[in-house]
Amino acid sequence: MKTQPAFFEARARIGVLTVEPVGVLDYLAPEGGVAQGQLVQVPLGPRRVLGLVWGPGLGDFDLAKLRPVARVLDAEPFDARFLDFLTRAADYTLTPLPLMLRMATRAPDLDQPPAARRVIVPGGAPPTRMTEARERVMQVLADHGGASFAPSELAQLAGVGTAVVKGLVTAGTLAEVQAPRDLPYPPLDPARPGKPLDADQQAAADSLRGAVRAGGYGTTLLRGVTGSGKTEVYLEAVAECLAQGRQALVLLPEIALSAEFLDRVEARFGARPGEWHSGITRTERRRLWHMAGRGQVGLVVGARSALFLPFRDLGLIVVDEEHDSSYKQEDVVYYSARDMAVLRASINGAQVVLASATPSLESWVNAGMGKYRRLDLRSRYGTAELPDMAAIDLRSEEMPSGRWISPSLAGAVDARIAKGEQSLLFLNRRGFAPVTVCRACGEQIACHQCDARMVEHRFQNRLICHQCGETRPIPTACPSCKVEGKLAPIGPGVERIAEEVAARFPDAKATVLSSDLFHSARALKDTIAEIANGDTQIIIGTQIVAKGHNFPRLSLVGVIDADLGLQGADLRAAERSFQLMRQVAGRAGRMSGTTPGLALLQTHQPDHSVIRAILSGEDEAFWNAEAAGRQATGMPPFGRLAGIILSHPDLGVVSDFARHLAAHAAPLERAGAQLWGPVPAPIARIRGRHRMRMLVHAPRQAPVQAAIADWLAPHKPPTNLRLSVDIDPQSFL
DNA sequence: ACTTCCACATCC
DNA sequence: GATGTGGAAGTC
Repeated sequence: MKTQPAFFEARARIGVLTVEPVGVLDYLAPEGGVAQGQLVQVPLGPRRVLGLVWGPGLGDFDLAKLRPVARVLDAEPFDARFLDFLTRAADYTLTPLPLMLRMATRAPDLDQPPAARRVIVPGGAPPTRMTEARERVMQVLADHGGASFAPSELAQLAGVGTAVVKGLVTAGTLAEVQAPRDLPYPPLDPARPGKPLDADQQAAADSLRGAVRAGGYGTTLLRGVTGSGKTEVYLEAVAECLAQGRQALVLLPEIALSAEFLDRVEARFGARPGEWHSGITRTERRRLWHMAGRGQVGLVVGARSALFLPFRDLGLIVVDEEHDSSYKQEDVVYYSARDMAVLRASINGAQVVLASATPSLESWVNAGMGKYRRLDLRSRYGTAELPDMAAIDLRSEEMPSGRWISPSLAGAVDARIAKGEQSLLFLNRRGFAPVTVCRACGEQIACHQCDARMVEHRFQNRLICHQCGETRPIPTACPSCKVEGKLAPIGPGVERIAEEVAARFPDAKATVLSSDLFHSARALKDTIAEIANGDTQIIIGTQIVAKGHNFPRLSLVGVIDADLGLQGADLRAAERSFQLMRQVAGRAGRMSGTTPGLALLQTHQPDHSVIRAILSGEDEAFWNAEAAGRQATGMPPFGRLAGIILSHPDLGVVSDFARHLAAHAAPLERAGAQLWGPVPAPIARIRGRHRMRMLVHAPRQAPVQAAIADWLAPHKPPTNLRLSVDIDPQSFL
């Protein structure tokens, strides 16, 4: 299958794709020649930019004006399959190729030669004059037998200052040597035994192993709730992939999850995998990027952007919690990591495993049509895979205004406190109150830059705009009518629930989990560990609690407002609500193997189809109904959508250009697509830019991307107008 | 006469 | 994306 990449002799005319939005430009090949797929530095005006040898030159530029490639970078060349992936991903998402190249080269210092770093190793001299601090340093080295650390790393691990390490070097007890910076990752051992699997899990694992062993492309939807051993099952597929000598990638929706996951990988394979997300150090990022290309990392665990690493031979991609909305990137480049995983695998002859307890409707339909294989895992506890679930009908509860925890829910919490178990109160709203209103004039405090209300965050004592992040102190007087002391917070956020908890359960220890209260993944992880082991009795959380963190003593989940996600015109409102409620409810665990967990949903509409589907546990019926509804209206996945978002500081400019585009939409109609809009976006202004939206709707098979490209190409947007195309949009804001 | 701002073209 | 240009508007 492998074809030799084209090679270009010195001074040959070659096409180089640059990372800047110019596209492919012609250059002269450097002395010694260069191969297709190699990363190079090329002169562009007064600068040097990163580029990729794309192929023969286009020949559309005066030969005499061509400049030679400045330098060939010391990095593994991209292979033809990766170039094919980048091209097709660009075509699919209507993204300019240079932006795709940028995503594939997101590692620091790519233009630097592989540098050495200083590391500390044991020195020759015998230990002299040992102090307590010196003992600790030596102990760390002994504990990590043979490992080498940067001086600062070692000092930090030992809890001493760098001076102590330096002192030991001077004494000759330790030595400082130069070591290559980018080291291969320790190999994972796929032959080590995994956790014992039950018959059901073993069958699924065998099936996945078989698919990986057979080679070639295929996608499997792996369904299994928390506790069904889904992770152990797909780690068997990873083991098979590693045994085949190919690389595996596991995508996770949230970085906070990965610490726990890395431990499980280490337990299974005896070493830690490569880790890729926004929180890793520059050194680690650089190392992993290079090792992926050289095939010297077997398994990478990462966020969606890991999909654009230049893997040498990728044989398996697992997308865990595949329905999670964080797989959809919606800035600069709009793409779905789940869909791009399938694309990359189909090009690479790799297997994809989409794992979830509550799959996206897209994947569920694809499995139903036979496009994906489907494997279902039963729970270890047999039929009772879900906690007991019930609705609390808020219409028949006594709820004074400003109170959000019903007497029934409070009673259930009391019962858990009495038993020494934990309760989780879930509300998908950050802050104290979503609205601040003036009781004198009715004014709602809004963001100056956005068409959005400021949210009170009492812990930080500020109002925050959730669109642009702007904050200001909480005013005492109304900014509009200047009346003092009449501002009132309306509606609940998690912080307000915390206040109510403090009043209602004065002796209980409560902890709030909300993304804005943690500045780092580490801080969040520490708090979660503290909840798991400490004396917290009530957890109050936003959807951050839904994502797989395990709280072993949690037996009750109370959903404060189950109706919250049901409103709104979003076509996926029902699906997302279902997934979120199910996932949150799943946090309520079985205590001591007997009593099932309990989930209580506070709602004003207990007969709503989504609420009933959540309570009944009849997933298939829910998906069938959802699918039927989408099919009847030609909505995804039975039809195609593309969002067109335009923004400009001046409303008139956006509106004029949007109407101009709409008036010239013949190319869309020729492709069988319809244009809806333009309309002001639901959030009509963000960061001072006015926003309008259009929606392209087309039958499933229509060539949407080509039609949109044809439609937009002749119309040059006015200066400063931003236009983005969102193929398969998830959000309509 | 000088700066500052911006719209716009260019980069091979 | 970064840079340099030229013209327009603002400053002293």
